[in-house]
Amino acid sequence: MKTDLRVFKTKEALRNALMHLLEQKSLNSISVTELCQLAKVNRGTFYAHYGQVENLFEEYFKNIMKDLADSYQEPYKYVQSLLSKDVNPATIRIFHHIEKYETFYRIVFSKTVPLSYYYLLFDHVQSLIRDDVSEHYINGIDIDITMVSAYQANAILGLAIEWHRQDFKQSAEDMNRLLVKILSI
Amino acid sequence: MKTDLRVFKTKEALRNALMHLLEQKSLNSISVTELCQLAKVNRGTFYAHYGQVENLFEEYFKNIMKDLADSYQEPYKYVQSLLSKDVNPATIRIFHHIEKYETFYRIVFSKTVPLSYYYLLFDHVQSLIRDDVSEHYINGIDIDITMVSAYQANAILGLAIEWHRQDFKQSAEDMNRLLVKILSI
DNA sequence: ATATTTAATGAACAAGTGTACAATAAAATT
DNA sequence: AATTTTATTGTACACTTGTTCATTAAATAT
Repeated sequence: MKTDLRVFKTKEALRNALMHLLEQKSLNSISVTELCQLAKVNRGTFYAHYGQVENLFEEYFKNIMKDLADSYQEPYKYVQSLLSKDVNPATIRIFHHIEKYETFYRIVFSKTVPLSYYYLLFDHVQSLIRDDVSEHYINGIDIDITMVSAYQANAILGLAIEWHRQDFKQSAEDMNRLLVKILSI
Repeated sequence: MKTDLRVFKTKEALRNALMHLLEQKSLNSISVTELCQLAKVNRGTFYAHYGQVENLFEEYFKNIMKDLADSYQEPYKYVQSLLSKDVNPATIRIFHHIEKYETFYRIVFSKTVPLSYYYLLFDHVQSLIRDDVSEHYINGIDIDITMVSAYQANAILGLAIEWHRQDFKQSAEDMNRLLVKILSI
C-alpha cells in the first residue's frame, strides 16, 4: 500500500521548514507552532504524524545513517596509504562521512540535543565494527563481542567528539592519520 | 559573602522535591509547576535561580562528579589483583563509582536526557585519564594528548553505555576484568 | 465521472511556560 | 531593636503544548 499523496506533501513541507529553521536556530528551540506556521501545515496535522519536533528530525537522521552504511559498502578508497594491521577501512571512512555532513553532525553533537541521537549513531558504528571484531577475535572464546565493539565504537566517537569540540579544524585525513597512530601505540 | 539563608532554603526544598519526583518519573517529564508545588516554592522563585528543571539537576550532577574525582584520589584498593601494564587504576575505579550511584547513572544514560550530561561525564573521565596518558607517552612527541585521552575516555564510557544497556547485570568487578581483557588484546 | 475513503483543517480546551511587577516578609546590617 | 536590603510571593499576561472533534477537501477506488 503506497502512502497517500497528502501525507507525503505535509511531511515534505515539515521537513523543508525544519531544515530552514535549523539554519537559524538550534533544534530544541524550535517550537511546533512556528514549524507549522512556516510549513503551512495545521498543528493538529503535525501531531497526527509526529509527537514532537525531535521525531521529525529523526527521519532526517535515518537518511544520514543510511549514507554511513552505504559508504561502508563502497570500495575502500582511503585505506591503501594507511596500512596498519589493526585499522579497518570502516572506521576510517567515518571521519569522511562526518566531514561530508558537518552541518548535521554539529547538531547531533550539540549539548542541548537528547542523548538518543548519540545512541543512534553509536548503534550504527558499533554494528559496523562488530563484524570486523568478530572475525578478528573468534579464537578468544570467552570475549564479549558486544562489549569489545562498544568499546571500540565509542573510542572512535570520542575522537569525533573531540574533533567537533575543536570545531572540526582538522581534516578528515588528519583524523585518519591520528586514529592509525593511536591504534599503533 | 555567604549565601542568603532564604536562598539556601529554597534551593534545598527544590533539590529534595526533585529527588522525590525522580523516583517516580523521568527527568524530562517533570514540569516546573509540579516541582514547585511539591517544594512549596513559588514558580517565579524557581525561575529566579534556574531556567529549567535540568539546571537544578546539574547541581546534583556536580556532587556526583566530585565523588568521581575523590575516588580517584583514594588508595588504589582495586588494582592489586588486576595487574596489567596498560591498565591504570583510575579507569578501574569508574565502574565501582557508577555502581555506587546506579540510580543517578540510569538518568544520565537515559535517552531523553540532553547530551550535555554525557559531556560533563566525558570531561571528568577525560581529565582523569589525561594525566596518566601524558606520563605514558611523553616520548612520542607529536601525539595529541587531548585526542588520545578523548579516545580512551570515551572507549571506557562505551563499556559503561553497554553496561547500562544490559541493565547493569554485570558486577563492577566483572567490568574491570572485561576492561583488562580488552586492553590486553 | 462519481462515490468513497481518509487526511487536513479550524476551533476550542485545559494545562504548562516564561516573564513582569508591586506587595510582602525574611534575613542581614547598623 | 530598629533599619535597610533583598528574596519570595501572588497575580497577571501572552504564549506554547497536546488533545479532541466536527467540517472540509483532497486523493483513491469504483
